[in-house]
Amino acid sequence: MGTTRLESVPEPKYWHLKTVLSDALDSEFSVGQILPNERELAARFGVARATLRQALEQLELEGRLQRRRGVGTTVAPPRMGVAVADAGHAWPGTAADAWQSLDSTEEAPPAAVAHLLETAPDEPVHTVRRHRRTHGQPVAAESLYVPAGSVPGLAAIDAPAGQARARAVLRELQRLRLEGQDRSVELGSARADDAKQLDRLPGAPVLVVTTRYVADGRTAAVAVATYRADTCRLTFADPAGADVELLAV
Amino acid sequence: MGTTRLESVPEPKYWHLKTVLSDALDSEFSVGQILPNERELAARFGVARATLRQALEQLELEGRLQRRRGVGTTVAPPRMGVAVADAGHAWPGTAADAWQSLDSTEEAPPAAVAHLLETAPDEPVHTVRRHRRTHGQPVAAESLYVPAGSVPGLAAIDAPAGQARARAVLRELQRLRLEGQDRSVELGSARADDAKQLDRLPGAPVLVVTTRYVADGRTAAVAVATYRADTCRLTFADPAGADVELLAV
DNA sequence: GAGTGGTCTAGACCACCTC
DNA sequence: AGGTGGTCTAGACCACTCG
Repeated sequence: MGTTRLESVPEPKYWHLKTVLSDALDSEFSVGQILPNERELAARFGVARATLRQALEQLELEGRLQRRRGVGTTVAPPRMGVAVADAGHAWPGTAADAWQSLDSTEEAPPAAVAHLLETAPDEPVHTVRRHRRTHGQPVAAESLYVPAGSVPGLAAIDAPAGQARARAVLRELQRLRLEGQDRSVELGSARADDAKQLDRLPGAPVLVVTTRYVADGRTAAVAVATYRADTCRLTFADPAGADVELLAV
Repeated sequence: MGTTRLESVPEPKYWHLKTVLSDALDSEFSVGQILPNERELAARFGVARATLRQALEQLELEGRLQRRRGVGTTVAPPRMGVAVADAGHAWPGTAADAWQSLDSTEEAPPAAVAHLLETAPDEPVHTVRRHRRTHGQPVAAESLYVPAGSVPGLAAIDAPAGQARARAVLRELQRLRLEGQDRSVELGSARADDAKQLDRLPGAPVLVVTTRYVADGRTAAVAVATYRADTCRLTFADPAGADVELLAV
């Protein structure tokens, strides 16, 4: 006799577990609170640790949890809104933005960047590394690529690699009249060096923002910024409603 | 004497595996080509299947691979650029955009949306469900929330739930003068219903785009769109650049 | 050193697709 | 029916943090 399996919709355990945990986070936990460890949680729900971890991974991806090796799993605060566009659509480095320059070198950019810059794949370009902190937390790491041909004064820079040189490159860049820019956002995973800056493990999910700066009718520079996907919500203000800029909580 | 541990950085197997596979994809495979199955790949690299899967998951997250149950793992085409802003920052549904309306109901929105709309958490609002296809592929599913108070003509709509009603709601919305909009982008995981629309499994990574439409000095509508993170690269054009070009002419 | 999350294994079974 | 990826288990060891 056919065991009439009613509702044969075997929802995966980890999925159900996720919703149960999510509800518990809403009702029984507060931000910053530390959860029981994975082995105990797994036992409590009667599942293998790997299954429990699958649920936790989802919740971490959604910014609900924060896990740190050797420490534990804590309830994450709501994602912070991070404004991606500089007010006034300026060149990078203008005014007192939240970025901090690290150093500058001259090296061949990734193939994708070279393509955007319309330079030869092995042509070295000025590369400025910066990172961005908000509320004391690292949120983004960026590489800014500027071909020597874009800015005449660039060749004259003789500062050694380092912060001073980075500032010099940005200063030269700002002499150009910015005509426009366009951006794209996609999902990626943190490379080892970015992960270190962002205080995450390699492979952590990041939002990759690629900005193309246009001057003199051509691509003058390209910036590739990786934002922590777990803690950040990228915000874009519409300049048409410039007076309504108060939403970036 | 401090044991100067020279680079004792035991790179995880799945991480190393990922780079090996990534290089192989670049050099030995072409778009659409099908990879050996997971059990064989695992054996070939001498790792457990779970470890191999960890590497594949990363590559899928980065849009390099596409996996489908019962079929296999194939090499994914480059992500497609999807324009998020309508030209001219229009209300949704204007002109021939790529969206297709599905239906419309009146229901209480998610708490986060109610907060943006500044309505009571349980107040029903007009909800329009749409989805978007590009090149024959589903890329996004969206819910548009419009409080009854935003548009006077909304109460008069008597079309039954369905496509006709959805169009009627959009039509009424477009009578308002749009003053501005702002957006945010964050990482999320697909709910069961969205996942179905997007032809993915529940929990698949998505880019959640929240748009707030402002008219009459208040939030007139909120749209929450979920884009497939594996296949999409969201693009934002800078309207300021358009102005400058006009000035330059 | 004790406790945490991160990695890895070697199995098993299930859901889905195609032939 | 056979093959694929998706889920799940019950262990083990490792890397890291902190008292």
